[in-house]
Amino acid sequence: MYQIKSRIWLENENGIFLGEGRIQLLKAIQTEGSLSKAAKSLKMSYKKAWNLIDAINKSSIKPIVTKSTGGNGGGGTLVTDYGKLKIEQFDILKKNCWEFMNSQKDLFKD
Amino acid sequence: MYQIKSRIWLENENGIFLGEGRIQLLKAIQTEGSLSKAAKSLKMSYKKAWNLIDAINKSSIKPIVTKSTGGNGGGGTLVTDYGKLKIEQFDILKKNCWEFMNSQKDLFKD
DNA sequence: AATCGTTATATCTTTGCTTATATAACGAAA
DNA sequence: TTTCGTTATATAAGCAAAGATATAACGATT
Repeated sequence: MYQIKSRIWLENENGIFLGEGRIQLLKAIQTEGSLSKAAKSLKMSYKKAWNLIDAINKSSIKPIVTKSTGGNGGGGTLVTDYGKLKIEQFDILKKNCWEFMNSQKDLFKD
Repeated sequence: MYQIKSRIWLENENGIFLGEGRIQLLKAIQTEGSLSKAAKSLKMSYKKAWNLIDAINKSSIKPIVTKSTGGNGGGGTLVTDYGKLKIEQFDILKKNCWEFMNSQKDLFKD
């Protein structure tokens, strides 16, 4: 028997907005408080993480993260309320999608 | 407003079975009658096409294509009835999936 | 002023994927 | 037996994505 797998993401005219990798990175930023620590926790290069966040910002209507540089502790990156909302919405979509895929699996019973 | 995009595929314990690219290749084989012509029509290298078909065969329970080599015309590749069934099933899954994704788009209206 | 860890950015290297190329085996038909 | 276009396979070349490395700018705290 075959298993149905899927990958979902959001786009607009400015390119890809959110995907599963980006959501994972945003969640890591929420727990770590900085982009560099988040990248490290995911064993991702800082450059890749920075590029992802940059792409998110460029395709988003409203800010997803606020970044501060300098100061005691060096600064950090925080997820905005709008960003948190998008994370929640994406999680709901993913859950709904998983349930839908599960309902389709008997399509391939033969 | 964001657009929901997705990519679906089928797996079993032997690896990936069918995805959108493999379905496209199988359809090209149906119309062309050979793997090399199908690859050419999709502007895909023969090796890549061969690797895809090899992976399909290795993960499938029953043969998806029958290949003959030599003979007048050099041989060719044909999609089996089982393969045709899988193509139809995948198309139905894709259509259902598209409708489902469409039903989810107002999740991100804010 | 000095310190600190962060964001931001450029450049170089590397690695893995993809294509390109070449060659052998095949077997029905002429 | 020769010819043909295919499948099958190995190897080399090319290229684009990713990683590694280095460095500057920042600004609150001490």
